[in-house]
Amino acid sequence: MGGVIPAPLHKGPKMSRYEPSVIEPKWQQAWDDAQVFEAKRDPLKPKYYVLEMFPYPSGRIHMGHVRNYTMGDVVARTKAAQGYSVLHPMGWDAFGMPAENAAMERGGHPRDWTEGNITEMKAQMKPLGLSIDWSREIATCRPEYYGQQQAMFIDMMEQGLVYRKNAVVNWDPVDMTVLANEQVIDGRGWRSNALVERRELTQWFFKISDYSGELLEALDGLTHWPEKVRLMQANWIGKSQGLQFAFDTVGAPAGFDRLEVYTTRPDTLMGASFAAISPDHPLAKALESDPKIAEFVARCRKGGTSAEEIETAEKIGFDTGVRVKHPLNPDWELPVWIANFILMDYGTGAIFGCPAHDARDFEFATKYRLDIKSVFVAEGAEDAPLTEAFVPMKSEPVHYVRGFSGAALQTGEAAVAAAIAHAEAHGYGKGVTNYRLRDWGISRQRYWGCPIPVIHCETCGVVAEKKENLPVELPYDVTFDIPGNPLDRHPTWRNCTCPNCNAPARRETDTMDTFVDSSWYYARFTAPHAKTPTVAEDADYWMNVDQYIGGIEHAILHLLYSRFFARAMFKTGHLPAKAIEPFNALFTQGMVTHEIYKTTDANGRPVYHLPEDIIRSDAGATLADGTLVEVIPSAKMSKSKKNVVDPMNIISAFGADTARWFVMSDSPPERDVEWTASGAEATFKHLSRVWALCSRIGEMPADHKGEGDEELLRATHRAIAEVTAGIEGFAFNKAIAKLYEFTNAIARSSASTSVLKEAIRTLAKLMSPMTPHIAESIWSFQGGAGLCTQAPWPKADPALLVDDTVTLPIQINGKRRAEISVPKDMSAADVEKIALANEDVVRFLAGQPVKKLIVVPGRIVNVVV
RNA sequence: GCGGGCGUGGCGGAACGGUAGACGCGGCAGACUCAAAAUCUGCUAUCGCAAGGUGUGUCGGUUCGAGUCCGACCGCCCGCACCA
Repeated sequence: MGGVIPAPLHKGPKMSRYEPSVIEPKWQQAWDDAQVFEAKRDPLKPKYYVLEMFPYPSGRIHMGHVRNYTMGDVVARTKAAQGYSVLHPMGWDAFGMPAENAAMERGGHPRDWTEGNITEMKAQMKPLGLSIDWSREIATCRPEYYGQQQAMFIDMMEQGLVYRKNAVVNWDPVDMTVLANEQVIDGRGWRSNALVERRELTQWFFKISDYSGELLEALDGLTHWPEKVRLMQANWIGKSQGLQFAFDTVGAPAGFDRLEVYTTRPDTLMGASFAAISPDHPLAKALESDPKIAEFVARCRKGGTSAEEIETAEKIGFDTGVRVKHPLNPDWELPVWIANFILMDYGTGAIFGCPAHDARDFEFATKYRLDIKSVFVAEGAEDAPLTEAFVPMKSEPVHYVRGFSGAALQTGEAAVAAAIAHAEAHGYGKGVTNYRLRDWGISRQRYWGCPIPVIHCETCGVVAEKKENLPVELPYDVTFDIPGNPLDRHPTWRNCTCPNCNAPARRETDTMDTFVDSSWYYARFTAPHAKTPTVAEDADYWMNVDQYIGGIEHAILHLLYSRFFARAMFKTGHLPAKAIEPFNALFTQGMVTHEIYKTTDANGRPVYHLPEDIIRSDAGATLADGTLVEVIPSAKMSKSKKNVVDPMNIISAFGADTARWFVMSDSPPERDVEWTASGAEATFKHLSRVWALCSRIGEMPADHKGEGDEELLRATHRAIAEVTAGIEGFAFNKAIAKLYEFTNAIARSSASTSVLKEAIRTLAKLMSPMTPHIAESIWSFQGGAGLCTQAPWPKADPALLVDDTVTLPIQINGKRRAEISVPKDMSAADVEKIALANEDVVRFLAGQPVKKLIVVPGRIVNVVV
């Protein structure tokens, strides 16, 4: 590279060596001094709000953080240069169990542990040179934040969005807390990995189910969200339409004259052979005076909830002796069973069983020898005994042999509609829409969370705390020597007076799920230190988040809760209507991965090794003592597998710019990126080459006239267009590829000094979102005005983007055979002539007649023979 | 089981339906060195001396033209999962 730039006959100054450890702190100081990243409401500028999902303060940043925040930073810096007033804040998702676990394991206090971690992580993030407005920093564990959350909780209570109920909950026996359904993964606690048990407790809930339909429908408007995330949310909300109706019962306990059931296949009503209720159904409880039933129900409860167990779980049932009358024929009675596979919290917790057309019912009926009667058969088929449930697509027409409404030959869809119409016309049932989405249980029996601001009074019941008494602060004097919630056993905190009647009362000791904290932090960033949850003018100006960036693992929980919370905040007057969908665009980035290095100890157990302890050679990977190491392909960085790279090591070895550039290069941002030592080193070498190139151009005589000015100018503008498009399209890897090309073009050029200087200043500006520090050095060395960070983004001149002549490939029958160079606006007819006269074309045609000739202007010529 | 995604060199990956493999890594060769490192230059899908042929998981289809669109299959990944 660089052979053509005149050797220093020079006048200009030479640049010192590329030393990131020298220039990076220097430029960060310069940015701080100029307060360039402070977000200001500016009525004259369009605003742009970039947000990366805020981190949990574990104490150490990892490469995933570096990638996430660099992406956001590239967007933020580019938008700022393009003239937007940018909000790019950072905060801490600081409540949660690890702090309590640390307190239990090592002593100390969750608050001290958390605040210490925040200090440490912030110190690790600072050297990255992110364009963050740190004056807006928030931590969810600070009263300034959670006090406002409590105020909103009270507002939500008033609006009927909060309620309390007894519920069978997922109890994590290790963390001794309740988990939301969303926090149970394969029947295990998402954090503790312990098998979850079922318990009945009084819990606080948010009425997210009020918004099921809206949260589903509004997904269509989220056009800048990944399709995948929208689908996952739609599936999670799980809309279904069906019929709800009641059976009249025979021989049921008092108060159970009717049994409500829900079905999505009312067209199969004539195939009913039993009714079944959940073990948690009120009727089952009413029947528990029968010891056999009590015993059976207990047996159902015990069943594990792990994925394997559910999948292989045998369907078990118990015939209660109660019977129900078929709605279409009162003389036809069906037995009522309690069955372990009926869920209490979906539909009505009771079903009618149609074994012929439901796989579960079929299995159940086969086991307990219940009738299996087909309602419909495939077109043209006989009504023969079934060996498995016949469940065709609802869109497929089938022949109804036991239908009761609609045509004999109709699709399932049509039959369902006809059946619902029939039920409504005859008054025995109604069409109902059901959702899988349950209300959000937010009670946690933990200390390190936002206290639920209510008080239990013997005379007044459950009363909200007065707003002037907020925040309800967590007491500091707690201990963690025994499991459970220290708030429960706090000597004084629990005791308080009723805000209503001033009688002695008890404070609620449940705290909120940490997902509540992260459901509105994006709104708080618009006025992070206000005495109210939000401030209207600030929320109006800054909302919505224009670009949200984070991991796909939050596709359902966090994003769904946030969408709900924004609606709740609108309802309680804390957000404008436009903010009910708070994230205009969402980008889900991939993970940073690394190879895993494994050996085996004497007992055959795996031993993992850190990347820095591995020596790679042609022979493979070994330890320092020569032991051969097994190399396992890249996986998510994990401390237990020791395949971690500490960003701090990278920064001290190569600088922040290298780390930032590397995590953005090579891999498309939505995909995983593999961290390799050679890749990081190669990045550093590249940046050093850019530095050297800058130095060489600086040494050139200022008045040197060279050749190829026009060409370099065109390359410069092409780079502007392509890099800009890459960044704006979240194709950072392509933007970086174009920057490599542009760098090579400059290095090869022997243009005049002035054109070269302009080119390398442009290069610096285009690199600055990715590598802001080296960009500043180049910018100032080459005489750029002010800070590169504050310089406007260059605009490509369209006239310089098109070449005067274009190279057209010529295909014969779709195969490339020749190419011609023609003026870009040459007419198709002239192109045809030149193409057919081309000697290669003539040779390949060998006199065959041309059947067809396709000329795509500026693109290609295809000759068909 | 249901829903979704993805298969391109040794590797990460480019490619409005229009020259497949941009750019980077790695590798090879050369220059500079007494030598090495660093740096620079060139080459690097594959078969073939060449002309040329073959190539984007497999098989078909649409098209003047398919990595890209359609159908079937194979493989991998992700999400949900007894939701009536």
